[in-house]
Order: sequence, then C-alpha cells, then structure tokens
Amino acid sequence: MLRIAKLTDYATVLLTAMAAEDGAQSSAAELAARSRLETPTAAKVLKTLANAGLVESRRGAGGGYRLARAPSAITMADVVAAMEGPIGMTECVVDEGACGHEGHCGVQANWRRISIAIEAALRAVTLADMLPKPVPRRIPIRVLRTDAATP
Amino acid sequence: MLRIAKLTDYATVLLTAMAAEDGAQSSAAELAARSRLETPTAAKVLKTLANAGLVESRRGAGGGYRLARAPSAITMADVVAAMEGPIGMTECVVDEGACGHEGHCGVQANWRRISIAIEAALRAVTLADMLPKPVPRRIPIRVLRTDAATP
DNA sequence: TTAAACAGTACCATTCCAGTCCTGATTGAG
DNA sequence: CTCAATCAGGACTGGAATGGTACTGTTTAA
Repeated sequence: MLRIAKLTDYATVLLTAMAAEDGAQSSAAELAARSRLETPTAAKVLKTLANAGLVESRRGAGGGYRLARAPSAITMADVVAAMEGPIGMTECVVDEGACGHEGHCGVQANWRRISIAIEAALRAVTLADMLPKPVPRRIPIRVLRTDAATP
Repeated sequence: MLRIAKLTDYATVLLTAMAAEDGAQSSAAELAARSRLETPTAAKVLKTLANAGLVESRRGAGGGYRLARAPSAITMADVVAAMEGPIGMTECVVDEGACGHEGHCGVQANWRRISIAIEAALRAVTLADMLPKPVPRRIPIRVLRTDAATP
C-alpha cells in the first residue's frame, strides 16, 4: 500500500519528542518511555538516526541523544532516507543496472520523475511541521521536465 | 526505500504496452511477450487490473485484454491502488484503530496529510504520460491544511 | 466439440522486517 | 581508580509479505 516502514514511523515519533524538548538531551530509555515504544526498539532507531547525522549522541553516564539541527531543518525526506535508504519508487531509480529490463523499459524514466516529485513532497515537510497542531502549509511541487535537462 | 511493489511496476509496463496499441485487444501471452515478462506473472497482474476495472477482459477463444478507459484517464494513483490497495504511508491512515498508539500519537494527522499529497502526485501522472517520450508536464500539489476542514 | 483464453484459488520459496539480545567502548561521578 | 550508566555494533530469530508458479474451472469462438 505504498507505506513507510514501521521503524521510519517510530523515527518520526522519537524525533518529534526530541523536538518538543528544544535542544535538551535525553537517554534512549527516556525517549522510548515518552514515545511509548520499547526501549530496545527505540535504541535501534536512534542509532540509525545518529549514523545518518540527524541526531547527535553522547556516550557514557549522563549521555543521550538530541537533534543535530533545528526541527525546521530536518525534513521527512531526510528521515525516510536515513531509515530506508535513498528514496526511489522502483529498483532502477536507486540501483542502476539491477533490473535486467533496462534498455527496453519505457517507463523507467517516468518512474524516476515521479520519485523525484515524491521526494520533493517529503522534503517540503519538516519536523517542525510534524509537531502537534501543525502549521498550515502549502507545498508546491513540480515534476521535472526531463531527467537530464534539469535547470 | 519507499518503493512500489514489483508487480505494480509490471502493471505499468503492461498498461503502457496496451496503451500503445490504442484500443486493440491482446491476450495475456502476447502482452507478456511484448513486455518481456513471464506469462503467468503477466496473467496474474492483468487479472488484478481487471478486477479493479482498469482493463476489460474478454474470455474464450480470441479473448484478451484492453484498456477500460483512455490512457489519459488512468492515473498512477489508480494503478498503485489497484495493485496494492489504498495509498497510505502509515497503517493508521488506511486502517483506523489498528495501531494501538492512536490517541497519544502526535504525528498521525501529519502523515495523513503527507499521504494525501503523495496520492495527489500519483494522480497527476496518467498512463499517457508514462509512454516513452513523456509529455513535459508540471504537477502542482498541495498538502491539505487540515484533515477535516477540506474545502 | 474442441481449443483458446480468462478466472479463481492455492501453494511454496525466498526475502525482508521487526524486535530482541549480547558484548564492547566511552564517559561522568563518587 | 572504580563503577555504573549509556551508546555502538553486530547477531539472531520469528513472522509476515512478496513473487512466482501451478492447477482447476468457466467462457467463447470456430
């Protein structure tokens, strides 16, 4: 049904919990409790987010996680890419040469256009927008005219 | 990586093959050969598309499939929905009450907004656009302001 | 009557995902 | 200096979903 992975959803929940505390730092266990997730699961997600550079970690006693940037500077495209890898609706958008149908496939270029449009949609929504009581926003998006001739 | 199912991709390939022959009718085996897919796989996809009403089938000798509407009247949102069910980035967008975190989840409404925007992006691209040598198009999309207060 | 072709269902093998656990490295506090 | 808290990094497992395939039945034209 074209959905994000559960862990990606958890990531947004954890990130909004971190955004709500405005720069403070919390341990994985604290964030898990506040987000009502199991601690090991939350820890796994936070590690992934740290590797992607979306959150900063401090080890040792009194350590924890906090956002690496302002909530308005973290987009949903960042989160999805951090958890699931590069965004692409089809295999061939991400891994060129993995499909076997390339060369005689007429829809490849068009799926690439659509993927770019959807990534733009995700990039237009920031973590700040995901906080409860969302700010009304309009998100203009256009699909590129061609693959190569991008202005 | 936020991708459509392989069968959905096959569906677009088969549908473009049908669009290219402009109203004529072909058997599943013919379409499979033209699309370089295995016949049983193509047949499975075509059956699903027929159930969804995107293609019309005729049984018996000389039967086959053809598009149920003009290529410009079939959108990628139709195709994805036909193959994968209702479009929604998270469980709770599609199956309300299946998550257990509903009620205390602050991101639910926002994922719904994003899902609507992405569905709009898919609805803006038609089968006619997916044919080789795509028509240049711009696809304006906006995320709804709220869930309920939709004009 | 027969053969072509779709319809429906069931099945299996593989892959992927979610969740958990364990061990090691780092750091602050006593 | 020692200890406890905390993150880092794999490894592992159960279950679900995906994708292919096969089989049987039904419809239709010749």
